[in-house]
Parts: sequence; structure tokens; C-alpha cells
Amino acid sequence: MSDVAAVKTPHVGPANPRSSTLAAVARAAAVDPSTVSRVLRSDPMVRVRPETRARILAVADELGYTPNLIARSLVTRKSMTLGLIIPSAANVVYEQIIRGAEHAARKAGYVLVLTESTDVGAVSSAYKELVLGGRVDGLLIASGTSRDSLPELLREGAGNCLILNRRIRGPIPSIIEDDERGMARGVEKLIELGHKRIACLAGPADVDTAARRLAGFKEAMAAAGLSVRRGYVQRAAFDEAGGYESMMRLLSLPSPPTAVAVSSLVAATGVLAACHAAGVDVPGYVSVIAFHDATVAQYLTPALSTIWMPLFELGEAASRQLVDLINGRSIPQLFRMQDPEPRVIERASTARPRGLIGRIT
Amino acid sequence: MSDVAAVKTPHVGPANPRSSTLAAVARAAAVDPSTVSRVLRSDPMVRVRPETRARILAVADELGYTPNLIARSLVTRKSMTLGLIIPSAANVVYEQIIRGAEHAARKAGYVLVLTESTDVGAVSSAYKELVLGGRVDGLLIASGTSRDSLPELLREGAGNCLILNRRIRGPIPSIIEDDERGMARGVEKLIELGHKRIACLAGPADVDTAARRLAGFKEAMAAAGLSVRRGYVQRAAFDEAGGYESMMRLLSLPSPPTAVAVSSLVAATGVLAACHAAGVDVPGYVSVIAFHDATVAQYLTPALSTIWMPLFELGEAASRQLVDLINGRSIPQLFRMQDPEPRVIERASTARPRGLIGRIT
DNA sequence: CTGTTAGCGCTTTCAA
DNA sequence: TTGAAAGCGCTAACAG
Repeated sequence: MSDVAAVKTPHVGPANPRSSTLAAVARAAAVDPSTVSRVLRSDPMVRVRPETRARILAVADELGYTPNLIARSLVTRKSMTLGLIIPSAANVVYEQIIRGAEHAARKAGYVLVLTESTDVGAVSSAYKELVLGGRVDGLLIASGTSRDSLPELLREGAGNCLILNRRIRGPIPSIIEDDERGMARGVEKLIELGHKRIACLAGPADVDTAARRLAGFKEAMAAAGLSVRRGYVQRAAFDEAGGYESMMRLLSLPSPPTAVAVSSLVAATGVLAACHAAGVDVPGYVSVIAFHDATVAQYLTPALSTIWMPLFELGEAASRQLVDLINGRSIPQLFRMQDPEPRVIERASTARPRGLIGRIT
Repeated sequence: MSDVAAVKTPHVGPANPRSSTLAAVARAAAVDPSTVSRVLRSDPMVRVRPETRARILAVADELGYTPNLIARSLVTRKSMTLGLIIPSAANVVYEQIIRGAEHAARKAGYVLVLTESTDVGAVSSAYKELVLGGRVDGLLIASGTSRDSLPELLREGAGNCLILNRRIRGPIPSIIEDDERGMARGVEKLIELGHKRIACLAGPADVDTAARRLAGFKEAMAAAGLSVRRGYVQRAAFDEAGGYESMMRLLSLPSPPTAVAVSSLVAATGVLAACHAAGVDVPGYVSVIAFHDATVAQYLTPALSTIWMPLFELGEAASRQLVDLINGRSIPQLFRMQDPEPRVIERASTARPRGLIGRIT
């Protein structure tokens, strides 16, 4: 009764904005903190008198109460947060994955946070900081470009991790697109148009997706009984400069291709630039098709034909599987997206080969 | 002595990967937890016997100890995390900001997490979840496109927030680029080339940056004694479609401009596409310059002249100021980046006006 | 239906 | 130089 005990600020520290506490709400509503906790989490299993609930809700609202998730995490041992590590957020391809992952995470009650890191070493420290530090319950790893470069830490059973859009040796499960099939669809379309001298502008040799897209190219060529000519497979970085240079090399070949399948949408921008610089007409002289689709494709000159892949769905599936993993359900070690299927979007950059123009219908 | 007390799992919950605890390290090193804490945070103020320190370090390493940041946050009341809310990570413009913000945050000992949200309502709930929930110490808000749309919550003194690249009425401080100056530089360049009939492809009327870029356009025109013709200011969304449609409208004018200053790099892609579709040569018939620079600009057809802005530096400054704010230092209510200065990067999309070709020099 | 009792893992006075 | 004790804000048994 005589204990006036004003609210004390125990540790000084900078004045961060802080919501009132659960205890304060309890006091004001004249109930026990545990009751407030039950009501506010609206645990449906728990029965509380409507009148009490109403009072608590009213007080909480009046006091502008927001639960301290840090405190909650400490006791529940879960943060209800998923982490996504990406090499670069600015890639139109990743954006679709991000949106899908975000969507599915939210649907499962999780928040998604992104961390950029090109550096594979950073992935390992992010794992320690985020997962072991308790800030996220699981990690989607879309970074670490090369096939075998994930550090030991991750290869030796880092829990609650999922490799996204990449297949890596080791115990961590992966979820990937059917890159082989996607690329094969694109090449088949080129073949269907009448092309025989088809080149592949493949990505870096040590990148898993690049390898699988190249495999799809080769499969489709072989299936049609077409041979891949010398110099028709060019390795290039997945960026504009890589596409530009590789295309220049292709054009300088004694007998250049009549069509090129490009492993990356960004690189394809460089390919078009190279053709323009070399005074080569697309698709008159050479057809171009790119892996992955995005809005920008239809605004390039000429509008770029693309291979649409289920990127949004990949992101969704990744979040769903990670949540399963976190909840102790078992998930496949390697999941390959099969649905919806890749499909070719024909725009202005593909046409019948130059040799055939005017000769066939 | 008889107490064998095996490690118990108090609450069941899914088996999240958990590092060993500080208490475990203390036990193994036969010291008090507080001593371990002191050593591991390597507080330089605190003096501990080298021998003890070494032992603790060794044990911690052996046990693979990673501090639980959640627990630490609960007591220190800081998460050492900064949040960045962006409308879309896929924009090349934001990428530069993100990198800068990340860089400065890390330098100050903070981790940066991104959250995508176009929806302005989501900004408000993110504030509650992240800042009030204690998950981040401060928030950089680059979202909320329209000038006045930030919800009440934010306008009435949300602490530890900084509006990034946007000026919004209300108590929250902002940090912006000198958009007026940047756009003016671009227009001056066009004027210098001899253009008089210059149009501005401005962004949406309710977006602050768009308004300021348009202001810069008008200033530069007025300063040169040039009038802005009817229909020469087009409003368009900051995307490819917006640029495309607006350029088409400009081209259908009775007397079309000889040069266009475009408020957005993404929209400029649409502008080039429109010119191509309309059979209009760039820069022969019309010159195009775009606000903001990125790698892709030099690979468009034709290579796009741009106005380079200090985006990386903007991100850096934003993080720095937010950290200051968090630490109780005062920061300017409105900070306008002045350094480094905007500069025009001339590429192939700008040239002397068609009327002057062959007539001057 | 609600209160009591213990902590989650860490930091931080205050003593020794 | 180190230990003891208290507690951050919340949840989750277990009683009542």
C-alpha cells in the first residue's frame, strides 16, 4: 500500500521506443499476466470469460500494447522468422523467388527477412548469427554461386537450411527448377523454327544451374539428331558484359550460329547489344532466346523471346518446405519443380533461320 | 553429488539447432557465467587473468558456442539490427541503396535486414512488429510511394525511423537525393547540345521524387529561357509500360520534342521500346536521357545516356543517421545529399537536335 | 476459468 | 580479478 514504486529504468541505455509490457496490461486490467498472454495470443484451446477477455483487449488497445517478440522468442525458442540469403536482390529473377517465398512464409505465419551476400563465407557466418543466434528459425540459401563452395559448416549438417535454386553436395536439402527441361523446351522451339546451327551461351562452368541448362541444351540437340559445333558453347558470366563478349565470339566464328539459346536473361541484354554493335540483325541474321522471363524482356529491342520458369512457385515451395523442416517433418533431399511447366514465350527475337527465309512457306 | 541431472529439455518444441549455452561454457571452464560473458564480449574495460581468458576461449570454441542474440537482446534492449523496407528489391536503383546501407550498417556493428512491401499499410504493421517488437533497433523506410500516404502511426512520432529517398510530411526525418539538381543537370546537357523542344517524362504526380525531378526540369528550362510546351510534361508510372505509353503520347503530338528527360531508368527502357516501335530513331529524331544510372544502361539499344546519382552514398548516409538516431544523437529533420554531385553520363542516346544536324559545326 | 511458479539465456550491478 | 544475484518480458506447466 505504501509501495509507490514508480516505473524504474533499470539499465540506462538509449531510449528506444518501447511498447508497454504485458505486465502493465495485466495490472491495469487487474488480472494475471498469464491470462493476458492467453487472451492476446487468442489461443483457441483456452477458455476465458468473454467479459475478462473484453476488458483485457480494451486495456491492451488503450495502452498501445505490442508484444515483445524477443521475449517471446526466448521462451518459445522460435522466432517465426525465415531468412533468405541472396547474392543480389536486384536481379529480376530473384525478385520472383523472393515474392513467392514471402507469400508462402506469411501464409504459414512467418516473416521473411532478406540478407544480401555474394560472398560464400558470409553465408556461413550468417548461419551462425541468424540460426544459431536464434534470430531466424530457418534459412533459405540462394547464394553461394559455385557448385562446391559452401563452407564446411554448412556441409556438415547445418540444421533448418534449404538450398534454393542450386544443388550442392552435402547433407543440406535443395530445391531446384527443372533447368534441363526448360532449356530443352527453348532449344526445341528453335529447332521447330528450322534452326540447325544453334549455339548455347552457357553460364560459368562452376555454377550448378548453368551446368544443368547446358545439359538441357545438349539433350535437345541430341534428341533432334543435331550436332553441337565447335565453339558453339560459350561460357559467360551471368551478366550483361558476359553476354556481350560471348556473343561477339560467336559472331566471329567462321560459320556463326543462326540461333542462340542464352542461359540468363541479364546476359541476353548483352547479347542483343553485341548484335546491335556488330550490325547483325535479330532475328534476321540470328535468333535469340533467353532463359527466364520478366517484364523487361518485352521492352528490349527486339522484344526478347524467353523461357518462362516457375520462379514464384519455386519461392513458395521453398518456404513451405523449410517450414516443414523446422517443424520436424521430413522433406525430400532434392526437390525439382515440375509444375507449372516451363514454357516458351515467343516474341520478336526468334524467327526462321536466314537460310530458310522465303524458301519455306 | 548424487544429482546426476541429465540435460533436460524443459519445453518440448521442435528440435531447432541450438548452440551450447554460456552456462555450459562456464561450467566446463569452471568459472562463473558472468566471467564468460565478460570475456566473450571482449569488453576492453574489463580485466581478466589471461590464463582464465584463454581457458574460456578454448572451451567456448570446443563447444562450438554461439551466443544467443535473442537472450542478449532481451537484456540489452537492442538487437543491433536495422530494418530496411523497400517496395521492390528488383529495382536496380534500390540495389545501390541497399548495398550502401548494408555497408554502413555493418561498419557500425549492425546487421541489415530487408523487408519488401509495396503496401503502405504494411509499413505500419512492420513498424509495430519490428521496432516495437524489439527485432530491429531502427527502420529505414524506402516504401510508401505516395507523398502523404504513410499511415498515422508513422506520422505521429514513430521513433527510430528514417524515411529514405522520400520526403513525407510529419515528424519522421528524411534523407533524400538532390533530385532537382540531378534532373537540372540532365536538362542542361540537352540544352547545351542545342535542344529547345525538350519534354519531361515525369513520374506519378503523388510521388515526391517525381515531383522534385519535374521541378528540376522546370528550373533548368526557365533558367535557359526556354518554355515548356503544352503536352511536354507526361505523367507515367515508374515502369516500362509507363515509359512506353508516355513516349507514344509525346510522339503523337503535333510538334514532338527533340529530346526527352525521363524520370526513371526503368521507364526509359519503355521509352526506347516505344521509339523503336514507332520507327523513330534515337538519337537521330529524338534524344533520351534517364534519371539514375546502372550497368544495364550501356547495354540498351541505343546505349542510354543517364544522370548518375549518389545512391550508394545515400544508403550509407541513411544507415549512419539511423544509428545516430538510435543512439540518441540528433539528426537533421531533412538531409539532402550534396556530395558526390550528380553527373551526366553521355552515351549513344543523346545528340544534337535533328534540326541542327549539319547546320552547326 | 484464472492465478502461481518457474524459467528461456544472457548481462549487469554489487560484493568479495 | 571473479562470483552471486537479480531480472529483461514473456510463456507454459500445474494448481486451484
